[in-house]
Amino acid sequence: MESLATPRRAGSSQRVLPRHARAHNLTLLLRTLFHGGAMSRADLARETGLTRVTTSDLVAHLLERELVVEKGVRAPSGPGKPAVLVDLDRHGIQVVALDLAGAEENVGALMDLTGAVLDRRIRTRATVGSGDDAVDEVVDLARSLVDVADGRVLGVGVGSPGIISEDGQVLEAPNFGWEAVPLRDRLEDALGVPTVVGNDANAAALAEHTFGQAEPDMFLVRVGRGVGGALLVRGELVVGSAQAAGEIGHVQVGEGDGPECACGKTGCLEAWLSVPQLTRMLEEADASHPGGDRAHEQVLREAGGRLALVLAPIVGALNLSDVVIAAPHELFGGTLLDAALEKLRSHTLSRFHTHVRLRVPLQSDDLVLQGGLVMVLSAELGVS
Amino acid sequence: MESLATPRRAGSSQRVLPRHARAHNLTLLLRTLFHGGAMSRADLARETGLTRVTTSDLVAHLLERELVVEKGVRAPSGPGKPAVLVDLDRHGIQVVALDLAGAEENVGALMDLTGAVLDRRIRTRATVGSGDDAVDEVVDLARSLVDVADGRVLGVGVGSPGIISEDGQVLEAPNFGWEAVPLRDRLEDALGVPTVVGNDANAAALAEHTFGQAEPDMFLVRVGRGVGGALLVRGELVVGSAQAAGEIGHVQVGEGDGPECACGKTGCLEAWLSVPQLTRMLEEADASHPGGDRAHEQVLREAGGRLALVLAPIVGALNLSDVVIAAPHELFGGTLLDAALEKLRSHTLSRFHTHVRLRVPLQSDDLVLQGGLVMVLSAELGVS
DNA sequence: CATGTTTGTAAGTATGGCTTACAAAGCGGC
DNA sequence: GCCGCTTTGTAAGCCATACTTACAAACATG
Repeated sequence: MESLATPRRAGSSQRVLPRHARAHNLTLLLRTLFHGGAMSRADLARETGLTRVTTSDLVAHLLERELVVEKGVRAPSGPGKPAVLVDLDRHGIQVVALDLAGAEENVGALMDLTGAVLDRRIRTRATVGSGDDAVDEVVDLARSLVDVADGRVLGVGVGSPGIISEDGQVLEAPNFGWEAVPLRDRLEDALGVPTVVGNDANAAALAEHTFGQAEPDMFLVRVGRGVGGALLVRGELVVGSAQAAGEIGHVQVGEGDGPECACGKTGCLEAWLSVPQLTRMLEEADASHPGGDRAHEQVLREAGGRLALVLAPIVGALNLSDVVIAAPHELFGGTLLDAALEKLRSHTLSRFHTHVRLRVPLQSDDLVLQGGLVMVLSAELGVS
Repeated sequence: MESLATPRRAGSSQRVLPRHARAHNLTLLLRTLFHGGAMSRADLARETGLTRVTTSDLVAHLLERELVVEKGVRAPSGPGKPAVLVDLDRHGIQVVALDLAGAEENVGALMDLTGAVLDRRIRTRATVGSGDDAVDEVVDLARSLVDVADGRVLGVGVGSPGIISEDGQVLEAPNFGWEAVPLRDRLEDALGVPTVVGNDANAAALAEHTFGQAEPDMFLVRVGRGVGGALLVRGELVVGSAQAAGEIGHVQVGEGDGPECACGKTGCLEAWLSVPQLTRMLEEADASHPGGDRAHEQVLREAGGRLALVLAPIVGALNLSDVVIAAPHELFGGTLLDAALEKLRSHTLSRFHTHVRLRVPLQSDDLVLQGGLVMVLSAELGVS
């Protein structure tokens, strides 16, 4: 199906024809429904500013494409002809989302437009397969989910670690041994379904933006084996000059003292914060001071402080009001968060930055999958 | 004149009518001419993808509005009817730009579209006038320049210190005693000319983007009495959650040790870097080690290092490839820059950030004025 | 039950870019 | 010199799209 959304390579200097305007207005309706829920054509007209006549025409188009369904009349509450509700086909349209960021397994899910997981499959990765085998594993996982769908599969959305170009090539993903792998094209060719591939942290940020309570300007820090991040400005991802925006794991903190990092430098944020590293330091503290919580707390406070040192200039430069830490809540949700927030506030304190929110979502396991969904919605429907 | 550019309050969820498409295509032509220089209607058609017929029609519209002029036929170089060149009226259309960021004076200029300064006026500010008197001084300066124009004045663009809302209110500018002053409306009402007001650092960044060699993603640090900044992502200003993006002067560096800052904290970037502060520290170093360059150098290296510590996370998070320091070249251009660049590179070094450019333009005096021009061009013509 | 209100659609209009066609003005080969 | 060829720019008519106007359907209320 022809995509309704803006073209993939959006040249900002592009002529606008009547059909583009129409496509824009169609996605406007979809967006309005997506956020506003089921409503009548007349409601849509009021919301969008289009006339009832035009709205009817556009809705007819969307009905024909089976993106939108009629949901019967609304219980009449006043005078006038009762309204017929229309809505996105929230359950009939489905999306396959993949999360390739797990330490040892690929996770896939079949989701509907609400983000509900209809089916979930976890595939342990074959040890040290070549890059090509790894691609095949991903394709197989996606295919099994596409096959099980009982609705229309709108697309496949993949959150992958590594640096990913705008056309869905994985430029670098060391843990897969991938280099310039055209993952999107491989999936599209194999499955015949529109596919989007994005960085896992970026996917998580999009998910938090669409399904969470994120502000339109937000920085998300993802902590797992490594430390990554993603940046949203006005609800849109910042990609950076080398598609590597958000990659703050190997920024040195402060003067660069601190633990050695796998990358060869010392005092990288990742060397302070990554889950393996942090766990190790906590174990050491517990071992050297058995029973005493002080050393344990101290490690967490130190890590939080280091995180804040890196975040402070970012928060200041972007005047952010929202920072999300997508990390294991049991490690990051308590002392570490408190210490980081305290230091972040004091470091950026001025009459401008009245309020910075820093939070660790209780549950961030499905963020990347939801991000895959959001990427597909955005690419295929212009909704997000 | 009705503006061709996108409306001031650009609701992203807005219906698109045929007339909007036309406005877009008109600005597309203007942009193409602005960057491509004089060319024929047929050239324009090829560049934009519009048909020759449509291009002719649009150009006729622009000629009627006197935004574009015919510049005679091009010397025929091959077969075919010789082309008639059209171009923006680069000298006939003029803009008044104001720079209110000077320590003791307001600077104004009458400029043409090329950025050439046709007339420049400097007004020393009356000492400690009330906020209202300060506005009157600004209005008078602008009026004197509008009056002297021999072409059409397209608009007035003002770069002012402080926090400025998108509708041109100066929310805060302590040194003028301004608080929520509707500077744009005051100027528009007094002069009857479309006016844009923006933060001075933002203006400088726009100027560097349009007239300099800036990448589309860029951070600009402005150092004078204070330290400010501005951020461009994909060529567009980031405004931030409280219109205060770029304001990194009062971010504490590292652990927050260091000189006391006027704001009450210690170790703010401004306390390390501002011109008065830096000059003072250099004088102290020179006094305590007369004739010895080492202490002098050390102060500069230290300041550069501190700057790099703040920039590193920003460069990493945004994957920037370009950072501009708009500051006195004699202070910042040598040792300080070298030290900062060295530290910035080592701190962000990874396989992603292959190349960060950090530079101090030799001449940054007129950046804010040029930024005023760019703001007007962007607001009135959609060009930048 | 008459009246008023709201929804949704039908018919015709206005806008804007497109296609097709052509005149104007130059070059080059004979 | 002249005939074809190329390129530019415009004229005439076409098509897509949103608009205005008008109206039927279906309900509530006095």
